Amino acid sequence: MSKEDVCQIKIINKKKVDKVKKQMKKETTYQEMAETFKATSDKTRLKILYALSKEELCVCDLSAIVDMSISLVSHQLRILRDKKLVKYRKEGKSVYYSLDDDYVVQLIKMAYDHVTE
Amino acid sequence: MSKEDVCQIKIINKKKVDKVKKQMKKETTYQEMAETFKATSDKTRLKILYALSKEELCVCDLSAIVDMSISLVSHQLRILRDKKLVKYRKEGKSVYYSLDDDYVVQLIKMAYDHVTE
DNA sequence: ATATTATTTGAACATTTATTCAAATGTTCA
DNA sequence: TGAACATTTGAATAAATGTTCAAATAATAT
Repeated sequence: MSKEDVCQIKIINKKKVDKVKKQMKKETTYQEMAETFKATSDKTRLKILYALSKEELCVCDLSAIVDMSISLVSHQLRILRDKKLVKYRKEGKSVYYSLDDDYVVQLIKMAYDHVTE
Repeated sequence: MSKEDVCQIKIINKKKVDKVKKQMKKETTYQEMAETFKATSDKTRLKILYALSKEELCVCDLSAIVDMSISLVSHQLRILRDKKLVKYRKEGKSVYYSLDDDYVVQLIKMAYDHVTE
């Protein structure tokens, strides 16, 4: 059985489908957008980002604020770093994190407004 | 060993910590925000949402546009319905979906702008 | 050097998630 | 009624994710 035989695609309104298909972005765009959203789709990371929107903070202070282990906070910060949502600077033994981009603040504000109606 | 003994929380800048702690939202707020973001943190769902931002579409047309099985699209639509991001109306044998809230359009636009710089 | 503190890392685990398949609804039309 | 179509659902699986623990770095102070 060839691949074509198992294709189940049936189109009801071909005109609409073609029109929308033309407007779709390229595959990687959705992938990248999804990854950005993934970074903000965790409770702990949101707390971290929200705290950082108020103050530059070191890992152990962040840990006290969000009430989670230092290890966990560090792991989550790595994810946020990888996605370029936070930046950091070292000062003595401490590492101070802050938001890398105002975009996050806006995003969080939008979600907050939506959630609180 | 009591719970206090294993507590590892050490605070470096108590003033900052207290100030930020006071500004933190309540636990459920982050949870709800995370859930909203989770809905938009998947490539397939983003494609669906983007397509729906252009046109009201039935499941099989959506399936053709995003090039995924009808079953998968239906599963993802359920998630989007549960999160109140899409609404639907029945017409004959078909079910037509559309965006429930302009908020999604804004959110996607923001992420798109961020991704494309 | 050793000890102490702050952070990062890696492995392990449990949980969640996306996807597929097959079967079950629900709707229209002969 | 039954056949055909559009969609939903549930179970099963594989992959991704959040969290914990213990060990490894890295920086400072004794």
